[in-house]
Amino acid sequence: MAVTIRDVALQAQVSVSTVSRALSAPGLVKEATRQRVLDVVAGLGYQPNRAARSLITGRTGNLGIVVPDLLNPFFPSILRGVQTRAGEAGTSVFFCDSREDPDTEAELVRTMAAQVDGVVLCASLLSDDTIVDLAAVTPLVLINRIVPGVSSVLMDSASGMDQVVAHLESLGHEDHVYLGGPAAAWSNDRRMQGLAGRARLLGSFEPNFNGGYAAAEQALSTGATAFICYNDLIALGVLAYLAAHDVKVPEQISVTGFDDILYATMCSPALTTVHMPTEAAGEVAVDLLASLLDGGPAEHRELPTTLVVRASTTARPRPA
Amino acid sequence: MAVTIRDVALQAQVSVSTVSRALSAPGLVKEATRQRVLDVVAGLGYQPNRAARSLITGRTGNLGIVVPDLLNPFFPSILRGVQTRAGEAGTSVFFCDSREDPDTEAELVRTMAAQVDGVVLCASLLSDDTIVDLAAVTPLVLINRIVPGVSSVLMDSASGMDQVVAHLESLGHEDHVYLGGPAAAWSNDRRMQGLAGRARLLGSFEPNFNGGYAAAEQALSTGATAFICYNDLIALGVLAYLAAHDVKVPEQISVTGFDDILYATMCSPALTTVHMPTEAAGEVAVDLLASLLDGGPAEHRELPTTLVVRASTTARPRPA
DNA sequence: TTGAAAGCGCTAACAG
DNA sequence: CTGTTAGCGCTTTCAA
Repeated sequence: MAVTIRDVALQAQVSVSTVSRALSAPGLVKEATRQRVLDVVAGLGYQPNRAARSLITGRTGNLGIVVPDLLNPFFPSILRGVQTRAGEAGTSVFFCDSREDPDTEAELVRTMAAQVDGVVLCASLLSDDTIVDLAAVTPLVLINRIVPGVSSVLMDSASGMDQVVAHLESLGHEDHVYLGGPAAAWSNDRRMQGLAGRARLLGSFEPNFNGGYAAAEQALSTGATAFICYNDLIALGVLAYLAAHDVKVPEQISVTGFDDILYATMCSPALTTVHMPTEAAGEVAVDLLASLLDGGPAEHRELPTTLVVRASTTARPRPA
Repeated sequence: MAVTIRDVALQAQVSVSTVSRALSAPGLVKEATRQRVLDVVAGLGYQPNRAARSLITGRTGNLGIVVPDLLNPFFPSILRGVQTRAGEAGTSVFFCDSREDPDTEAELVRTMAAQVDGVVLCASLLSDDTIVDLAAVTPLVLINRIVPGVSSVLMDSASGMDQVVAHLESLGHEDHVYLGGPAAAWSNDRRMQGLAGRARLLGSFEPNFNGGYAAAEQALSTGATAFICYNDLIALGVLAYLAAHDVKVPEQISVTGFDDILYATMCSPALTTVHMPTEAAGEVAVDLLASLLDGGPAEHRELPTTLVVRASTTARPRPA
């Protein structure tokens, strides 16, 4: 085994408790002693055993995050935010992918609960009740979901959607169609709130490229001049379908996405979309978790979203 | 605190050791007893305290993975493979993003070492020596990197590159240029091996969209009819540059990528690229780690890559 | 300001 | 097959 606190104590000529204090309660030790201990610690390369520490403190120093789909670029960037902030605090991060399955999601949170101090749950597909149950099992922070009594950070997609419509209207578009995401998705409701009835609603589609490809055909038959997509992945599918059918974007149809994933800048035409402050959301989630662990109350934070106008939208074509 | 092993023992009318055995060494307990214990466990919702367990076994039941860039879609899909296989074994996974920085990378591995049974290191930027040092600190499995004496799983990019060139040659192309990745990247060497001198080498570029955009201008000036890119992200940048400069792909220039990330199917033209079995690599890495933990020797696995022909390549244009 | 000692919850000998 | 016991490495009273 590695070097233990006893080795340090021995070599520093103090008791183990002094070593312990020197490390985790510096104020309780005479400065000179503390320095001596620290030197030995450095010399020996001593690292406290986290298992032993957490056995007694009841804290693990870890946190967990559950996302619905690691392959959706939206989530890795939240992960990155979480890791950044957690890392600053010496906290390590467990991740899990629920593969868009609510049961798996709940199960993962429960499993994680045993070995983390708290968990961040992204874009949860669970019912409010289940989430409340989970929040009783472990400190919980929601991202892009609001449940009364549970901490959460929201990227304000309602406002984002409002900006989209306003942008389109300013371009003269009068007939918009919304290519919706999963009916069960809370974010979908939220976006429809932002829409406020200013677009015709089109079914619910899988929130990925294929879903968008399928949606495009339907959307085209409506005769609308602007397609508002639930997310960038759907928009990308739409773009591909339209390109394949020689429909010019944005000349004939304006298309908007949502999320501003990396690829939104890479496709052509580059996508007009709503930027979501994903990394920031991850960081804020960690802060909220920390405050929860300090005994603070459940809190709610809202992060602003901003419309990013790129090349996929333009003025409404003159009616024939 | 939660329910402990003593609560279970008490209610099941057995000693704590029997409970312990019923859970982790079923063979050593009479079936009837075991069943009784299991019932109580279920009834009480008992979950063994992992800290206590690992304090004594020296095992954490966790594993770590370090990737250079979570935002590159290539890596989340490895993560997913890792999680899938680890999850089957009841192992949890820590992740870290080194942001393409070797020092951070080494530091992360060292930090993780304290709280995991082993770590998976993806596309490491570290020197062989450092990796060997790290492998002495914790069981280590490399993905897309070979270092003697250290376990590794390789997606055979040399062969993939060979297939790319063969494909291009079969289309009549005679003048290829390779838009290389970071000079320090081991994968880059590997791909050049596959190239076997059959393409002109062009500087080293950042392995992302911007890098590709920059590379395209240089590549264009060479007069080559086929651009072989280090990875898909670079290829995407190239595509964007060419589109912006009215160069038709594949009519005027054929472009190939590498990795087969999600976006490779979404862009237009869809990218001819080399498919990397990323999820499988993640799974195999976990297997290798498991065998290492069982005291097995360092092993090496090679996974085949396959060329995926899409729309970005076609026959060489007739010389003017 | 420091040390001694008592466990945290669990597993692993060692007996029986 | 099961129970008793001794810690794993650390923090934290309680005394000194």
